[in-house]
Amino acid sequence: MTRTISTFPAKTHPPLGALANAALGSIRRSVDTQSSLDEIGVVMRFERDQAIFYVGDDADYYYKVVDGLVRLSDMLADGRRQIIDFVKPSHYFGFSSQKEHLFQAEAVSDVTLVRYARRRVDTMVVERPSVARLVVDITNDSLRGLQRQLVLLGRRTAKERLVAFLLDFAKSAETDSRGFFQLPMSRRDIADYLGLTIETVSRIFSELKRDRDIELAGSHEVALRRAEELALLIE
Amino acid sequence: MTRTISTFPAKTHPPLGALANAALGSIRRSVDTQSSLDEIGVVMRFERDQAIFYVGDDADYYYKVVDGLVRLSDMLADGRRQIIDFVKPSHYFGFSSQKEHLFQAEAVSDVTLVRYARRRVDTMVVERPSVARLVVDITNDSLRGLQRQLVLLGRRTAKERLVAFLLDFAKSAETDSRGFFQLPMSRRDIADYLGLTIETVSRIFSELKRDRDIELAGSHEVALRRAEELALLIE
DNA sequence: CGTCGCGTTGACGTTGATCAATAGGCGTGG
DNA sequence: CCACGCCTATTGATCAACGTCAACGCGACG
Repeated sequence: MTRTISTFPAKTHPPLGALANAALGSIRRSVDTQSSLDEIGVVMRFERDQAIFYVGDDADYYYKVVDGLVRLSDMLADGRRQIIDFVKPSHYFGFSSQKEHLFQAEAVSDVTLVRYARRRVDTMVVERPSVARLVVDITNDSLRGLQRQLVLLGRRTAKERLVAFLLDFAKSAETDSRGFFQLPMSRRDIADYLGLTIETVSRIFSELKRDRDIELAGSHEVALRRAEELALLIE
Repeated sequence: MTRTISTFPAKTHPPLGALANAALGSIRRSVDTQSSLDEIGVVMRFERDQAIFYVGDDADYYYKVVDGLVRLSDMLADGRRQIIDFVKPSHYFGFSSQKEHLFQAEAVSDVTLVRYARRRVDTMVVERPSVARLVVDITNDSLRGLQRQLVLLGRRTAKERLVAFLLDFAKSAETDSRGFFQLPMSRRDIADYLGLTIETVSRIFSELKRDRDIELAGSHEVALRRAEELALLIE
């Protein structure tokens, strides 16, 4: 994969915060409340598979996903890849105390982000307790997610991992009238997120389909047909 | 394992901060600089295998390890355990935005801690930018560690995991004149940290010993004899 | 209509888990 | 001091889950 620098023509930048605020209507979680951070947010768009930043890039910006899905990943020297997280709308990423980013961020689907200049965030953290609180909460939120994922990778079977993954996405995805929701990422992305191979992921999809636990419509649309039973599997 | 409430006679509590400050001489990392947090720190001691808090306990206190080693762990319903982290001296744990702790903390060896009342920390975060900064850095530090561990569990072989673990401990441990350092935790702890079984951990120890990569003196003292070559294994 | 990328499926191999036996360290009590 | 028991660690034999390698299907796109 060759590294291309992402440049964005000015026209893709609506007025500060405008789009971000528009998108805030559908937001639920505590860290997602309208906050003064949005005053300094700049909206950006990235296309499917476009890199948002690379390992080693200066961590000069923090981000929030407004629409679409972002993957954060790390790669070993020999090419093995681990997806650290999929970042969903209204969630933040790229917050760091390091000078440089330690993982890569890419758009899984076409994505709309809000970008915050780190320098300005740092200033606000000092001047506004509410922003300090927000940044702490954002980071704690990530921490909690990673802890869950750590248990998943360390102690769960392939089937449990995929089921947990599907239930997690079902929770936040919009389900259509027939119960289907979108799974925008590839089988490779799923495998690299769950610490498996694409073949194993594919086989377990087939097994779940055979057992009538799920239905598939193409490879990117799923419907859970026995969410209760599936939930039992993972606790 | 039965749950015992930890009570501490008053005599085990030296004057506020005294011991904490004494122990700060040997500290290196950025988040470890002497900070105003220590003003509200209370020193506590826990014995080997004693619980510091359980899953579901109110997260009313945050902690810093002064001496000894702490393990943070989570357990699945069927008893599978994942150790989230080993917390070394001068590192913090238990920081959370949740009401309740989501994992358990126990003393691996006899441990000296500093405990900070969450309410007072929250107040200081609002009133002192430097404390807000510190708390953000502490959380980011944990985040960074978990990201590394996620790649380890998702994409590394058993041998790579154990080697990474040994190199990590070698870095922070005190090495004696013959090159040995202490590994205070049991094989079970190591296995549950690395997502393996005790048998696999034991076999890889034996393999490393056979290949003259390490020497063992008992099961809790190790010396790395080819740290360079071992480091190549994990990148 | 051919090619390409992605996903699925099958056959087989390997890593690490499981089950089982033994060894070693350590505290307790005689 | 030794004997015993207990707990932890090691080692061996076997097994199963998941990975690897390979073939094929299928839809998108030129």
